[in-house]
Amino acid sequence: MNRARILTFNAALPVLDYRVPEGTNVVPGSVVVAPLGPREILGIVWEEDRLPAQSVPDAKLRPFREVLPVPPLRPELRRLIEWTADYYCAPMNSVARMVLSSGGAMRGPSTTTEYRLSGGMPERMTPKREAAIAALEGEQATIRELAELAGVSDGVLRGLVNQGVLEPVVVDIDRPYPRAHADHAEPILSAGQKPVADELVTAVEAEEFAPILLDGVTGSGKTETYFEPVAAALRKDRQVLVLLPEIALTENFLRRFEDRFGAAPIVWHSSLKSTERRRAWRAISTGEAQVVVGARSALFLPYANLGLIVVDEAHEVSFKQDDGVRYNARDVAVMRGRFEKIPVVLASATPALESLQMAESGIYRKLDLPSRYGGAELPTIKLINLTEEKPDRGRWLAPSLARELFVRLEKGEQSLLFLNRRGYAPLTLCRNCGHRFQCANCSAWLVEHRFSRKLACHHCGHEEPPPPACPECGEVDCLVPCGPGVERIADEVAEILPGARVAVVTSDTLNSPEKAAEFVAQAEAKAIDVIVGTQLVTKGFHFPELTLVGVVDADLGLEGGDLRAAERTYQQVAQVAGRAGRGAKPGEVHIQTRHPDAPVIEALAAGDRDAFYEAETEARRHAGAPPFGRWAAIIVSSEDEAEARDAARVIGGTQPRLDDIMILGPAPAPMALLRGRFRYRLLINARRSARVQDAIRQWLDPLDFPRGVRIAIDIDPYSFV
DNA sequence: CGAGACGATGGT
DNA sequence: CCATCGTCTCGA
Repeated sequence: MNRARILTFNAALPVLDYRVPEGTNVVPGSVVVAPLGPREILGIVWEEDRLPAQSVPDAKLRPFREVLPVPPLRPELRRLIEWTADYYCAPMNSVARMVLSSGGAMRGPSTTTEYRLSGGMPERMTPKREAAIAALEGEQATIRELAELAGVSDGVLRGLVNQGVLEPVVVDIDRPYPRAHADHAEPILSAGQKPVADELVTAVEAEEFAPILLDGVTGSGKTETYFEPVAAALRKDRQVLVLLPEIALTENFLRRFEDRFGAAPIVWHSSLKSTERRRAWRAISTGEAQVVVGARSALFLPYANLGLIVVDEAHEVSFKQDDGVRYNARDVAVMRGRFEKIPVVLASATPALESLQMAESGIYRKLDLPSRYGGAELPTIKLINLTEEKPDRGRWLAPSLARELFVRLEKGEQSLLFLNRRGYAPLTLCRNCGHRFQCANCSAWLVEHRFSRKLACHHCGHEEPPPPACPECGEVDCLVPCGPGVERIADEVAEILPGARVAVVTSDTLNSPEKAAEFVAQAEAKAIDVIVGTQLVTKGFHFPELTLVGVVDADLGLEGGDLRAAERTYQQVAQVAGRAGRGAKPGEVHIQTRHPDAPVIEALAAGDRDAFYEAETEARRHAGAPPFGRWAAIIVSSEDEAEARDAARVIGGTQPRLDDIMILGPAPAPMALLRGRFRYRLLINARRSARVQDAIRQWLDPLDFPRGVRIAIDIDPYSFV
């Protein structure tokens, strides 16, 4: 009798054995549909000896229904799934699920029907219909997605279909993508770029695992340089994956890619429409897709023939996933490269200390792009000591920074103010009784957003209108904003520079590729004088007329218990500083700080990268922090406070005593309440050689918890909330 | 995970 | 007496 061991996609399900139906051919990696009780589930056939045996008698086995007509997952990808699950202490099902993230991408017909407005009007107009028609202008998607978009039920839309207001469009899932051509446009590389590009091309041609750190200062032309190995992969007809941290902001990247290769790459991110997703997934799995540009989730797609992975802005914290499987896409990318036997390029102007250390110890090769492209110079940096030069009351910009802004405006040049805080004010309180507005679901203050007239929680998404009176004491018109957010800085700029055109750039205002494109177009057309933005503006923008960057609060990132705080501050400020003076005119950066002699700030002021990395390396070595030691966190949460506390105590009480692993806690997590769940945390600090994951598994596996308790394990955590 | 079974609760 | 809801169990 022919058995098949099947890995399902539901974390709570064990490995299941099925009978292979007569006349069916399966291999490890085949995607199958199998009956489970009264329903059907998807699963992947796995090597029997790589999954725990379940000893179910032959007689009990049911045959699975069918093998889906998609290429079986390749062994390289199966090994990656196993490695990821093992390293991050995550269920293999959850990892495998990311591979088939397209839902039913592999099922169903090769065409779907989408709908769009025909321009006609219904016989009878109702408020719902009117709203739907207004909301769906220019959209084309399935009924279900349109209903979601318009905020109406699909019944309303079906009515409109019957009236001919929405017309059907048949979409071919398997229609080909435009082809990219390696030699579409000849690149013009500088003397600094050429040898680096050549080395990268050689690495692609070698078809060997090769982790490479591409270390280039901001504006040195990293993108053009790594386009050459991309071209080399195209010539060999192999696929390329480019991982970007912020997929909403790829406008600039896509344009440059199309200029170079004559066609846009395939974009992959979490908010693709179902048809786009299916189309991309299929093209990727058959090998038709040439170049995929995506957020971290693109890493687990079933590429047929991968030849190169590039992780751009590889230092970015957003490559670390913070829920579900808590993997770091930068590190998993390197592992994927190892299994696929291909080069992996980590590109950054401010590499993570971990990556630099890997280069230092000879595990990664390091390639440098030391100078800016086209002879542009790095900006000069000045510190503003806020303890000496105080902004006026209710203001946040020092007079000297305000003066600089004024000078740029007079000269018709652009300025950028960076503050990593969305909204108007991070805290609102009642002048009368001191009541502070806190989120009901999280241990966080509600942030006032003036443009959208809301108090919002940045952790759970809860929003409420600002009340006319204090809910505590009933006093009216008594709410005072405390501290600055970008919106407040924008107001201040408008006050000190009447007539200046100010743009606020945050994830609230730039939440779609269209809006991002519009902003870039306006900035390039010089329709904006001052940009006020969060960390979004530190990434990738290239505005030649931008000559002044002001860092409103360089100390912000240093607060809180984040063990990488100094590094992150350095990276953010260095990256935002890199936006200045990218054209012919030199740039200037003014950094406001209350700690001018903190080592990070001093290194930034001196423009001395090496000094910063050396000091930080020593600090990390001393603290046993990565890359010299390892951290892990166990987060226990429940909607019931006592239940969470008890579970955390049980874990704390059974902790192993090991001489290379130190366990701290349990203690209430810094965000003791998040999305309605009470959270306790244990922190684990271990020597680099310690088998932390094994220790955690042996520790937690025998324990049993009430059903409401969730245990999350975070290996190499970034966020310490 | 998700369907179905079972048992407790509550309103008429 | 039945409808509704929450909790538990099972699946190969």
